[in-house]
Amino acid sequence: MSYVIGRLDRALRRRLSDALEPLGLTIAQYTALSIVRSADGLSNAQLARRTLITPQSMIKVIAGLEDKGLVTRAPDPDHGRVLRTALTARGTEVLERCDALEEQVEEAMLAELADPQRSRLLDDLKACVRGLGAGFGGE
Amino acid sequence: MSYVIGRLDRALRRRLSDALEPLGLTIAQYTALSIVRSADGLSNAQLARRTLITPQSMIKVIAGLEDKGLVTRAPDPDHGRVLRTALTARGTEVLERCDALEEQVEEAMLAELADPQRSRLLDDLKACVRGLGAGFGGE
DNA sequence: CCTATGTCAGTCGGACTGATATGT
DNA sequence: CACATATCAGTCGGACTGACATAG
Repeated sequence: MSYVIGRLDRALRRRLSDALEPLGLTIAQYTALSIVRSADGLSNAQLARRTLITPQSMIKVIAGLEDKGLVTRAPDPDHGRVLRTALTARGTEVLERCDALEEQVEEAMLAELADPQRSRLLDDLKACVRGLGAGFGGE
Repeated sequence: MSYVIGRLDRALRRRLSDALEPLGLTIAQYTALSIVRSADGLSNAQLARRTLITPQSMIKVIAGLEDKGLVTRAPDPDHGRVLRTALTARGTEVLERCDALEEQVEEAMLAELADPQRSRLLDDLKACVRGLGAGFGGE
Protein backbone atom coordinates (compact mmCIF):
# COMPACT_ATOMS: atom_id res chain seq x y z
CA MET A 1 0.00 0.00 0.00
CA SER A 2 2.72 2.48 0.97
CA TYR A 3 4.54 1.52 -2.16
CA VAL A 4 1.54 2.24 -4.37
CA ILE A 5 0.93 5.59 -2.70
CA GLY A 6 4.55 6.53 -3.24
CA ARG A 7 4.46 5.54 -6.85
CA LEU A 8 1.24 7.41 -7.45
CA ASP A 9 2.63 10.53 -5.86
CA ARG A 10 5.76 10.33 -7.93
CA ALA A 11 3.85 9.87 -11.19
CA LEU A 12 1.51 12.68 -10.28
CA ARG A 13 4.29 15.08 -9.37
CA ARG A 14 6.03 14.33 -12.60
CA ARG A 15 2.97 15.05 -14.68
CA LEU A 16 2.13 18.16 -12.75
CA SER A 17 5.62 19.63 -12.83
CA ASP A 18 5.79 19.01 -16.58
CA ALA A 19 2.47 20.76 -17.01
CA LEU A 20 3.50 23.69 -14.82
CA GLU A 21 6.94 24.08 -16.30
CA PRO A 22 5.92 26.36 -19.20
CA LEU A 23 4.42 28.72 -16.64
CA GLY A 24 7.68 28.73 -14.68
CA LEU A 25 6.06 27.46 -11.51
CA THR A 26 7.04 24.56 -9.28
CA ILE A 27 4.48 22.36 -7.56
CA ALA A 28 5.28 23.88 -4.19
CA GLN A 29 4.70 27.35 -5.61
CA TYR A 30 1.39 26.34 -7.14
CA THR A 31 0.29 24.84 -3.83
CA ALA A 32 1.26 27.97 -1.91
CA LEU A 33 -0.51 30.15 -4.45
CA SER A 34 -3.69 28.12 -3.93
CA ILE A 35 -3.48 28.52 -0.18
CA VAL A 36 -2.99 32.27 -0.51
CA ARG A 37 -6.10 32.48 -2.65
CA SER A 38 -8.17 30.43 -0.23
CA ALA A 39 -7.15 32.68 2.66
CA ASP A 40 -5.75 36.01 1.61
CA GLY A 41 -3.48 37.94 3.94
CA LEU A 42 -1.85 35.11 5.88
CA SER A 43 1.60 35.48 7.37
CA ASN A 44 4.45 33.20 6.38
CA ALA A 45 4.13 31.28 9.63
CA GLN A 46 0.42 30.75 9.08
CA LEU A 47 0.98 29.56 5.52
CA ALA A 48 3.59 27.12 6.76
CA ARG A 49 1.25 25.67 9.36
CA ARG A 50 -1.55 25.26 6.86
CA THR A 51 0.58 23.26 4.51
CA LEU A 52 2.38 21.40 7.28
CA ILE A 53 5.85 22.49 6.26
CA THR A 54 8.36 24.53 8.23
CA PRO A 55 8.37 28.33 7.95
CA GLN A 56 11.93 28.08 6.67
CA SER A 57 10.72 26.02 3.75
CA MET A 58 7.73 28.21 3.10
CA ILE A 59 9.79 31.36 3.00
CA LYS A 60 11.70 30.11 -0.01
CA VAL A 61 8.53 29.25 -1.85
CA ILE A 62 6.97 32.64 -1.14
CA ALA A 63 10.16 34.43 -2.11
CA GLY A 64 9.98 32.75 -5.51
CA LEU A 65 6.40 33.87 -5.98
CA GLU A 66 7.27 37.39 -4.93
CA ASP A 67 10.15 37.51 -7.42
CA LYS A 68 7.73 36.55 -10.18
CA GLY A 69 5.29 39.26 -9.11
CA LEU A 70 2.51 36.80 -8.31
CA VAL A 71 2.13 37.80 -4.67
CA THR A 72 2.90 40.85 -2.58
CA ARG A 73 3.90 40.97 1.05
CA ALA A 74 2.91 43.97 3.12
CA PRO A 75 3.71 44.60 6.76
CA ASP A 76 0.75 44.27 9.10
CA PRO A 77 -0.01 47.81 10.42
CA ASP A 78 -0.82 46.39 13.85
CA HIS A 79 2.21 44.15 14.08
CA GLY A 80 5.56 45.42 12.91
CA ARG A 81 7.12 42.07 12.14
CA VAL A 82 4.36 40.15 10.37
CA LEU A 83 4.20 40.26 6.57
CA ARG A 84 0.78 39.53 5.09
CA THR A 85 0.81 37.79 1.73
CA ALA A 86 -1.73 38.61 -0.98
CA LEU A 87 -2.28 37.61 -4.61
CA THR A 88 -1.57 40.12 -7.36
CA ALA A 89 -3.70 40.37 -10.50
CA ARG A 90 -1.12 38.38 -12.41
CA GLY A 91 -1.01 35.86 -9.60
CA THR A 92 -4.72 35.28 -9.94
CA GLU A 93 -4.44 34.90 -13.67
CA VAL A 94 -1.53 32.44 -13.52
CA LEU A 95 -3.26 30.46 -10.81
CA GLU A 96 -6.31 29.99 -13.00
CA ARG A 97 -4.19 28.63 -15.79
CA CYS A 98 -2.56 26.23 -13.33
CA ASP A 99 -5.95 25.04 -12.20
CA ALA A 100 -6.90 24.15 -15.75
CA LEU A 101 -3.67 22.20 -16.23
CA GLU A 102 -4.08 20.39 -12.96
CA GLU A 103 -7.60 19.39 -13.88
CA GLN A 104 -6.37 17.75 -17.05
CA VAL A 105 -3.82 15.68 -15.16
CA GLU A 106 -6.37 14.68 -12.54
CA GLU A 107 -8.86 13.72 -15.19
CA ALA A 108 -6.31 11.35 -16.70
CA MET A 109 -5.53 9.92 -13.30
CA LEU A 110 -9.17 9.30 -12.45
CA ALA A 111 -10.24 8.14 -15.89
CA GLU A 112 -11.20 4.66 -14.70
CA LEU A 113 -13.26 5.89 -11.79
CA ALA A 114 -16.84 7.13 -11.85
CA ASP A 115 -17.94 10.15 -9.83
CA PRO A 116 -19.15 8.36 -6.67
CA GLN A 117 -15.94 6.34 -6.59
CA ARG A 118 -13.90 9.50 -6.85
CA SER A 119 -15.45 11.16 -3.84
CA ARG A 120 -15.20 7.95 -1.87
CA LEU A 121 -11.52 7.71 -2.78
CA LEU A 122 -10.97 11.26 -1.63
CA ASP A 123 -12.70 10.52 1.67
CA ASP A 124 -10.58 7.43 2.21
CA LEU A 125 -7.39 9.33 1.47
CA LYS A 126 -8.34 11.96 3.99
CA ALA A 127 -9.00 9.25 6.54
CA CYS A 128 -5.48 7.94 5.91
CA VAL A 129 -4.02 11.39 6.43
CA ARG A 130 -5.90 11.66 9.73
CA GLY A 131 -4.64 8.23 10.74
CA LEU A 132 -1.09 9.47 10.33
CA GLY A 133 -1.81 12.49 12.49
CA ALA A 134 -1.46 15.02 9.69
CA GLY A 135 -5.11 15.91 9.57
CA PHE A 136 -6.84 18.87 8.03
CA GLY A 137 -7.71 20.78 11.15
CA GLY A 138 -4.76 23.07 11.78
CA GLU A 139 -4.92 26.82 11.56
CA MET B 1 -7.23 15.44 -4.82
CA SER B 2 -3.61 15.90 -5.92
CA TYR B 3 -3.05 17.95 -2.83
CA VAL B 4 -4.37 15.22 -0.54
CA ILE B 5 -2.29 12.57 -2.24
CA GLY B 6 0.80 14.72 -1.83
CA ARG B 7 0.10 15.35 1.80
CA LEU B 8 -0.54 11.69 2.47
CA ASP B 9 2.68 10.70 0.78
CA ARG B 10 4.62 13.26 2.76
CA ALA B 11 3.16 12.16 6.09
CA LEU B 12 3.74 8.54 5.21
CA ARG B 13 7.33 9.08 4.15
CA ARG B 14 8.01 10.96 7.31
CA ARG B 15 6.63 8.21 9.51
CA LEU B 16 8.39 5.50 7.56
CA SER B 17 11.76 7.19 7.51
CA ASP B 18 11.54 7.79 11.25
CA ALA B 19 10.72 4.12 11.79
CA LEU B 20 13.53 2.97 9.50
CA GLU B 21 16.12 5.36 10.84
CA PRO B 22 17.28 3.14 13.76
CA LEU B 23 18.01 0.43 11.20
CA GLY B 24 20.06 2.86 9.14
CA LEU B 25 17.93 2.41 6.05
CA THR B 26 16.29 5.01 3.83
CA ILE B 27 12.91 4.45 2.22
CA ALA B 28 14.48 4.01 -1.20
CA GLN B 29 16.78 1.35 0.21
CA TYR B 30 13.91 -0.48 1.85
CA THR B 31 11.96 -0.41 -1.39
CA ALA B 32 14.89 -1.72 -3.37
CA LEU B 33 15.48 -4.45 -0.81
CA SER B 34 11.86 -5.56 -1.18
CA ILE B 35 12.17 -5.72 -4.94
CA VAL B 36 15.33 -7.78 -4.69
CA ARG B 37 13.55 -10.25 -2.45
CA SER B 38 10.57 -10.52 -4.76
CA ALA B 39 12.86 -11.27 -7.69
CA ASP B 40 16.33 -12.35 -6.76
CA GLY B 41 19.18 -11.93 -9.18
CA LEU B 42 18.03 -8.89 -11.12
CA SER B 43 20.50 -6.53 -12.74
CA ASN B 44 20.66 -2.86 -11.82
CA ALA B 45 18.91 -1.93 -15.05
CA GLN B 46 16.11 -4.38 -14.34
CA LEU B 47 15.68 -3.10 -10.80
CA ALA B 48 15.47 0.43 -12.12
CA ARG B 49 12.78 -0.47 -14.63
CA ARG B 50 10.72 -2.27 -12.02
CA THR B 51 10.67 0.71 -9.71
CA LEU B 52 10.34 3.24 -12.54
CA ILE B 53 13.45 5.17 -11.66
CA THR B 54 16.57 5.70 -13.75
CA PRO B 55 19.46 3.24 -13.50
CA GLN B 56 21.64 6.14 -12.34
CA SER B 57 19.38 6.61 -9.36
CA MET B 58 19.12 2.94 -8.62
CA ILE B 59 22.85 2.43 -8.62
CA LYS B 60 23.24 4.77 -5.68
CA VAL B 61 20.58 2.96 -3.71
CA ILE B 62 22.11 -0.44 -4.40
CA ALA B 63 25.59 0.84 -3.57
CA GLY B 64 24.31 1.85 -0.14
CA LEU B 65 22.84 -1.58 0.44
CA GLU B 66 26.04 -3.23 -0.69
CA ASP B 67 28.09 -1.07 1.69
CA LYS B 68 25.87 -2.24 4.54
CA GLY B 69 26.32 -5.86 3.53
CA LEU B 70 22.62 -6.40 2.86
CA VAL B 71 23.01 -7.40 -0.77
CA THR B 72 25.76 -8.84 -2.92
CA ARG B 73 26.38 -8.22 -6.58
CA ALA B 74 27.96 -10.96 -8.64
CA PRO B 75 28.84 -10.85 -12.32
CA ASP B 76 26.61 -12.94 -14.52
CA PRO B 77 28.74 -15.82 -15.85
CA ASP B 78 27.04 -15.59 -19.24
CA HIS B 79 27.28 -11.85 -19.52
CA GLY B 80 30.45 -10.10 -18.50
CA ARG B 81 28.97 -6.73 -17.71
CA VAL B 82 25.75 -7.55 -15.85
CA LEU B 83 25.85 -7.67 -12.06
CA ARG B 84 23.12 -9.76 -10.48
CA THR B 85 21.93 -8.53 -7.11
CA ALA B 86 21.00 -10.94 -4.32
CA LEU B 87 20.00 -10.65 -0.67
CA THR B 88 22.47 -11.70 2.02
CA ALA B 89 21.37 -13.42 5.22
CA ARG B 90 21.60 -10.12 7.07
CA GLY B 91 19.68 -8.44 4.30
CA THR B 92 16.83 -10.89 4.77
CA GLU B 93 16.85 -10.35 8.49
CA VAL B 94 16.87 -6.55 8.27
CA LEU B 95 14.15 -6.64 5.64
CA GLU B 96 11.89 -8.61 7.95
CA ARG B 97 12.31 -6.06 10.67
CA CYS B 98 11.48 -3.31 8.21
CA ASP B 99 8.33 -5.14 7.19
CA ALA B 100 7.15 -5.21 10.79
CA LEU B 101 7.80 -1.49 11.19
CA GLU B 102 6.05 -0.67 7.95
CA GLU B 103 3.03 -2.68 9.01
CA GLN B 104 2.70 -0.63 12.15
CA VAL B 105 2.72 2.61 10.20
CA GLU B 106 0.23 1.27 7.69
CA GLU B 107 -2.04 0.06 10.43
CA ALA B 108 -2.13 3.55 11.91
CA MET B 109 -2.82 5.02 8.51
CA LEU B 110 -5.69 2.63 7.77
CA ALA B 111 -7.15 2.62 11.28
CA GLU B 112 -10.44 4.14 10.19
CA LEU B 113 -10.95 1.74 7.31
CA ALA B 114 -12.31 -1.80 7.48
CA ASP B 115 -10.81 -4.62 5.44
CA PRO B 116 -13.05 -4.42 2.37
CA GLN B 117 -12.52 -0.68 2.24
CA ARG B 118 -8.79 -1.18 2.36
CA SER B 119 -8.64 -3.49 -0.61
CA ARG B 120 -10.98 -1.24 -2.53
CA LEU B 121 -8.74 1.72 -1.77
CA LEU B 122 -5.72 -0.18 -3.00
CA ASP B 123 -7.54 -1.06 -6.23
CA ASP B 124 -8.52 2.55 -6.78
CA LEU B 125 -4.98 3.75 -6.18
CA LYS B 126 -3.68 1.27 -8.72
CA ALA B 127 -6.28 2.51 -11.19
CA CYS B 128 -4.95 6.03 -10.66
CA VAL B 129 -1.41 4.89 -11.30
CA ARG B 130 -2.53 3.24 -14.52
CA GLY B 131 -4.35 6.40 -15.51
CA LEU B 132 -1.10 8.31 -15.28
CA GLY B 133 0.66 5.76 -17.44
CA ALA B 134 2.92 4.44 -14.69
CA GLY B 135 1.20 1.07 -14.49
CA PHE B 136 2.39 -2.14 -12.95
CA GLY B 137 3.13 -4.06 -16.06
CA GLY B 138 6.75 -3.39 -16.89
CA GLU B 139 9.56 -5.90 -16.62
C1' DC C 1 11.63 36.40 30.22
C1' DC C 2 9.10 33.82 27.08
C1' DT C 3 6.95 33.21 22.76
C1' DA C 4 6.11 33.91 17.89
C1' DT C 5 7.82 35.59 13.57
C1' DG C 6 11.02 36.26 9.74
C1' DT C 7 15.04 34.79 7.70
C1' DC C 8 19.95 33.12 6.55
C1' DA C 9 22.76 29.12 5.97
C1' DG C 10 23.67 24.48 5.56
C1' DT C 11 22.21 19.59 4.83
C1' DC C 12 19.72 15.65 3.22
C1' DG C 13 17.16 12.05 0.52
C1' DG C 14 15.81 11.08 -3.80
C1' DA C 15 15.17 11.86 -8.25
C1' DC C 16 17.00 13.80 -12.77
C1' DT C 17 20.17 14.72 -17.13
C1' DG C 18 24.70 14.31 -19.35
C1' DA C 19 28.68 11.81 -20.48
C1' DT C 20 31.52 7.70 -20.81
C1' DA C 21 33.21 2.99 -20.89
C1' DT C 22 32.29 -1.57 -21.97
C1' DG C 23 30.12 -5.86 -23.24
C1' DT C 24 26.63 -8.69 -26.92
C1' DC D 1 27.27 -0.22 -35.75
C1' DA D 2 23.48 -0.37 -32.64
C1' DC D 3 22.09 -1.38 -28.15
C1' DA D 4 22.08 -2.39 -23.25
C1' DT D 5 24.46 -2.06 -19.06
C1' DA D 6 27.21 0.08 -15.39
C1' DT D 7 28.65 4.10 -13.45
C1' DC D 8 30.64 8.90 -12.54
C1' DA D 9 29.51 13.71 -12.00
C1' DG D 10 26.59 17.41 -11.58
C1' DT D 11 21.98 19.48 -10.71
C1' DC D 12 17.41 20.22 -8.96
C1' DG D 13 13.08 20.64 -6.14
C1' DG D 14 11.60 20.32 -1.77
C1' DA D 15 11.91 19.39 2.63
C1' DC D 16 14.72 19.58 7.11
C1' DT D 17 17.60 21.40 11.38
C1' DG D 18 20.34 25.08 13.47
C1' DA D 19 21.06 29.78 14.55
C1' DC D 20 19.70 34.46 15.23
C1' DA D 21 17.38 38.94 15.33
C1' DT D 22 13.27 41.20 16.46
C1' DA D 23 8.45 42.22 17.89
C1' DG D 24 4.76 41.61 21.46
